[in-house]
Amino acid sequence: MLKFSKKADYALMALQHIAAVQVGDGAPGRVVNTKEIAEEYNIPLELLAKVLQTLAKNALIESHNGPKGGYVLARRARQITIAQILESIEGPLGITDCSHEKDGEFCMQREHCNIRTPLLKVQDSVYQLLNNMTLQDMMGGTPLIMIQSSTAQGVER
Amino acid sequence: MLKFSKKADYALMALQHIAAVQVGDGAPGRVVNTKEIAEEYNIPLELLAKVLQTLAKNALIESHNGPKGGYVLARRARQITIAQILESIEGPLGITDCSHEKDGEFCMQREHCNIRTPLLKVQDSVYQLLNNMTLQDMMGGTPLIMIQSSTAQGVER
DNA sequence: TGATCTCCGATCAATAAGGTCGGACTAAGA
DNA sequence: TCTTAGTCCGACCTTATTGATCGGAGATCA
Repeated sequence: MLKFSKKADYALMALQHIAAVQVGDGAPGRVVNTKEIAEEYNIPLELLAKVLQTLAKNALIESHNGPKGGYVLARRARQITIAQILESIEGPLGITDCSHEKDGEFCMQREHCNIRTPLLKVQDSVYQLLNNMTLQDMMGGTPLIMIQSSTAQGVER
Repeated sequence: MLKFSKKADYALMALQHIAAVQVGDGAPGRVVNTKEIAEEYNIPLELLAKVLQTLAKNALIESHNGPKGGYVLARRARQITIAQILESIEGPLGITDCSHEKDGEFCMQREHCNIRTPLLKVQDSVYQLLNNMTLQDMMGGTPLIMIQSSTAQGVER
């Protein structure tokens, strides 16, 4: 439940790897190819390729073709958020089906729906969480985020 | 992406409805049956039944059999958290596959995994969010939760 | 210019979710 | 007490999404 897809996991790993290589070398031009990442993390090569293609299409990384080709981060690591990565791979993220209703389509329960409003609030919170964390933050391993609730503290499981 | 399943949505609607009926009447003994909920929210009857069965098995609601039977909340609305509801329906919730590793099984990438630690932090935050919000909170429609981040404020999309 | 290495789009299989059906039980009413 | 109607309960099937794969097009370096 609420699990990321494999593709999303792979995307995060790959981006973290690319970012680490660039930062480590201090050379933004160093490209890293699909095979290198796939072998490092035991990811199916062709699937990872597809993931990277998608990321490139969404302008999170740049693709360099031909021999010695590969991928490079399109922006600085601190300018890429987790939310952006996930949205690139899986489309707009929303907890509920009715989050991104276009006119005409709406859920059968919309009229008497009693959970729409509170769920949208939860969704906003999750989105803030993911959009406030960047690729840069994932590198260091430092504590990042705190949550405060105005009600219902200390509910035992 | 990150979407709740239909079953989870139905569970939340049903529980909210049951809670509302009880609170509204002030009578904790008032039972509400599957059919009533299904018709109110246009939910497939048999599927909703299955959801309610699961909730009953997990002791979130009590089932009363026979004519005039139905379901009643097993506890007060403020003692039931969103996290508990979701876990009842979908099993333990975790963002990553490696969240609940039992000994022996582990993901192929575990050894060189570079995103495990930060993702577990995100997961904890989401869990806190869901576990700090109760069924009671969903009734009022009042603002509930705030998030603060220590880094990376104001990242534009 | 040739060959090799890369990215790219379309296609197929596996898993999980969504939905459905019939049976067993309980309790109220005659 | 017996009947009967209404309820919960468990197993089954269908559909949609995800995971994984294959062959082709483009570009670069020798």
